[in-house]
Formats: sequence, structure tokens, C-alpha cells
Amino acid sequence: MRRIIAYGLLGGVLVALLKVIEYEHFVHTYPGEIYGGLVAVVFVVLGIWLGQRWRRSHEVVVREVPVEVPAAGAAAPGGPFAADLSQLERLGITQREYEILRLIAEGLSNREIGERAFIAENTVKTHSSRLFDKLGVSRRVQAVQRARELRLLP
Amino acid sequence: MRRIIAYGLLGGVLVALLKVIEYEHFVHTYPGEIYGGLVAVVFVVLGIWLGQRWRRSHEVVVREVPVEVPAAGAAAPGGPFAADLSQLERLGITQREYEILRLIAEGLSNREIGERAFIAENTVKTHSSRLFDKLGVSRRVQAVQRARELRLLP
DNA sequence: TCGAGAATCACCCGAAAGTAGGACGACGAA
DNA sequence: TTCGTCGTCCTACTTTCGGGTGATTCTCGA
Repeated sequence: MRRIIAYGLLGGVLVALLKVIEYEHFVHTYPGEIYGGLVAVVFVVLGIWLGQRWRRSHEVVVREVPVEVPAAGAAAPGGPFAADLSQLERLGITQREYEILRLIAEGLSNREIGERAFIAENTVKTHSSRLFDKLGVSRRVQAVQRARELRLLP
Repeated sequence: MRRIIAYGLLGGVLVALLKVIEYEHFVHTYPGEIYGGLVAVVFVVLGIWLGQRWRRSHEVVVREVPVEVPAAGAAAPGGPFAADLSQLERLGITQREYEILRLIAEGLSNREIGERAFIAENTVKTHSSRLFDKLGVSRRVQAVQRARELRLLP
């Protein structure tokens, strides 16, 4: 409900912005193509931003990938990896937390993880904190190590 | 690749759409405000769509199907690990630094490493700092990851 | 429609990690 | 001897992490 109001206000701001742009006599100074193009670009960017915030359940697509593990002998590091997702459920690790775990394992800082996942650094901290709890560790290197033991990471 | 083409086509459609709208404008059917508003609305919606699409593509949850695990018997990767010591020489990593690297990979803190190796925490920092230089990384998780790639760690 | 779980974000604080620079002694090669 | 490398240790500083608490929003299912 509050969100709708917020969007309403946002719409107002947009219209105002539009007015301002128009007031600048863009229409008269530049040909219509440029004006329209500018407006389009600005609002496409804005729409993308909105769209990323406006999340829906159906956005999550679960893709099942059959993976085969090479038989004994020359294992292929970097080859197909099968994550033991039952461990996730057993430990109560959420999808988002698992995502953060993988990003941690890539050596990213919390800030970088935030940028990658479109969330605030604080949120990353919250996720990783809970993740550490569930993994029973207290440092990120340990988390990665533990996750590898649990076959959550390659 | 196909995605790029798709986006290219999409861009073309956008331009065409713009042209059409513009045509309407030049016919002076609508005043500039309405024209701009229309463009804005259309492209906001389009942006939202794009944003959600983009986000979805980044939220794909890869769920691997359970697979057979190689015989429990000592598989090569789990067995005795042979570090590629030539990499050490190539990168100019000393024995001591390699030792610190292994301890880092165990998830120990600098203090714990110092206790384990009977050296001061500051010394550990010096070693790890030089180690990071030689590995071309800046964080310990990255160092472990990189070392694994270089087959310096299991 | 209510509540539980999730995801999000904020603020604070202390600890840990990392940066930059310098210093010193041991040892071996030039 | 002189030079370079290694290992050790230091100060001082900035950044990052991790813990704790509290709050809002959203979704889903009962």
C-alpha cells in the first residue's frame, strides 16, 4: 500500500522532471529525435532500476542440471561439480545465503558482493553472518573450507 | 550470441517505435507534454521489463541432480596431494611464505598462524602481504583460490 | 488475512586484516 | 667486503570483517 503511494509520488517526480526538461526548450533547441531519444534513454534506465527492485516470485528459475562425476582416477578440477543441496536444507541455508557463499568463495569483499547482487553491503553482512552461524564457522576462509567439505562448493 | 542479436533487434524496434511516435508528434496531433509523457511511460514499462528479464537471468538457481560419487576408495584428488613446486619458484614464493599460505588456507587468523609458527603476528602480516603480491591478489580468500588454481593447494 | 520466514537495510563497535614504510641480523654469492 | 635475499619485527594507518540489535518490506501458505 505504502509502496503504491511511493510509486505515485515517483510518477509525479517523473512528470515534473519531464516538465523541466521540456522547459529547457529542448524541443526548440534540438530536433525532436534527440529530445525523444534522451527521454527514452533516461526512462529506460529508470525502468531498469525499477524493474530490478520490483521482484516477483516467478523470477527465480530453477534449472536442473544433470551432472556426472568422473569415475575414480583423474578428477577434473574445474569440471562439472555437483553441489550437495541436501546439505543446504539440512543446515537451513537459504538460496540467497548460498549465493553469498559462492561469491565469498570467489574472493570478493562484502562491498563487491553487494554490487554484484544489487544489495547493500550491510545486507551482505547480515547474510554472511547467518551463513557463518549455520556453517559453524567464524571466518570466511573457514566458511569456504567448510562448504567444500560439505560438497557445497567445488 | 543469440542474446546479443535479440537485443540488437529489440533496439531496432525501439528506434522504430520512437519514429512512429515522433511522426504522430510532427503531425501535431498531440501537444509536446503528452508526447513526452507517452514516450516516458512506454520506455519506463519497457525498462521494467528489461530490468526484470535481466535480473531473472542472474537469479537462475542451478540445481544439480544427485549423482554417483566416485568410489570411496582413495581417489586421486582426495589422496596425497602433490603441490606443483615449480610454481613456487616461478613466482618467487619462499618456503616460509608457502607455509603461511597453507595455514591461511586452513582458515586460521594471523594471530593463530603466528602462534602456530612461533612468530609475531606482524611477521605473519609481512609474509602474507608479500605472498599476496606474488600471487597477484589482495585478500586471503583470493589467495587460497589462486593457490588452488596454481595447484599449490589441494 | 494473518503470521512465519525471507530478504532487505541501518547503526554501532571492536577485532582482524591489509598497507606503507622502515629496521636489523644471518647467510651466501659475487 | 659488498650486495641481495630471507626472515624477523616494528609503528602507524586505513579498510574490511564480524557480532549484535532493531526495523521494514515482501511473499507464501495456513
